[in-house]
Amino acid sequence: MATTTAAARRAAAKQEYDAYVAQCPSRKLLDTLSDKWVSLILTALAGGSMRYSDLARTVAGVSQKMLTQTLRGLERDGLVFRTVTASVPVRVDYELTPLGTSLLPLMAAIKEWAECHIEDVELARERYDAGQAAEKSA
Amino acid sequence: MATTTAAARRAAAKQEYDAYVAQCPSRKLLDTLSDKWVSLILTALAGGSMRYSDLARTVAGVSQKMLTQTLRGLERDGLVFRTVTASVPVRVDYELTPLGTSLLPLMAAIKEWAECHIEDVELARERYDAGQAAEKSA
DNA sequence: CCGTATCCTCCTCGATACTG
DNA sequence: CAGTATCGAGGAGGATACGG
Repeated sequence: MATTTAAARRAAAKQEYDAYVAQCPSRKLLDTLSDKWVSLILTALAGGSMRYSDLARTVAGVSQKMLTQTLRGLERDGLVFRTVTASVPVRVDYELTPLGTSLLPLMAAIKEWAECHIEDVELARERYDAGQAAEKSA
Repeated sequence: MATTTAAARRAAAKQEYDAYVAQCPSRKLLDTLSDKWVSLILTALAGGSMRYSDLARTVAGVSQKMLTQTLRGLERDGLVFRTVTASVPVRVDYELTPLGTSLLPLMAAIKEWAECHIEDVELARERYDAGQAAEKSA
């Protein structure tokens, strides 16, 4: 169609400046790193290799599906290494690769920050909510 | 009902060991920090306060809804500060609070890591995919 | 200019069941 | 033990339109 719709114009504009951020591969990588399970799994592997079932226990609340799915992604991205031992009950171990190890301290820092500052955040929330309530009654 | 269903038993078990991770407030905070927009918005504010429209332009690809929603969350959590200037066209500025500033370097580090190691990751992916293809034909 | 409100669509994620 | 396959509910998130 010749008529330039608003949607088409927006799409065209997107192609341009998304090169800066949205389409950049590093942006997609950042998105995957910003997965709730990734940080937990990587930090769980800080102490060395772990079996699948160990991970499932450590990262409590993760479903089998998400654990497998996330691990596959991390393996594919070269962050974790997977070893299959073909014993009678199969044994599978996961451990950080050098690349994964280089990311570990950053992830651990975020996790630690969350643990250290959760109280500050909760305090801020109370103040914010109180402010909202006050505005409402005003 | 008196019959203990599998689902009920699982729910009860969850209550127990989720206290360690899943129910911990810091876990929820970690989840919000693991939002794709949070890291981008926080790092965008590294250089000082920015207007709403500036943020929208810098963090390309973010919808109005998500930008506002994320900013509200960050404000509530005490990570960013919001200033409204009641001029004729309203002007709203956002800037990092001290708390947000303390988190900034960690977020910036993750973003930088993604930018620096995206090539390693893509190489790992190629190798992984090649391996998968080889397995399939075997 | 800076939002809020509504609708509507994916698509993530959990539950369940089944293989090697 | 360590997955894979399938299905279905739910929420995240984009498009659009409107308000202050």
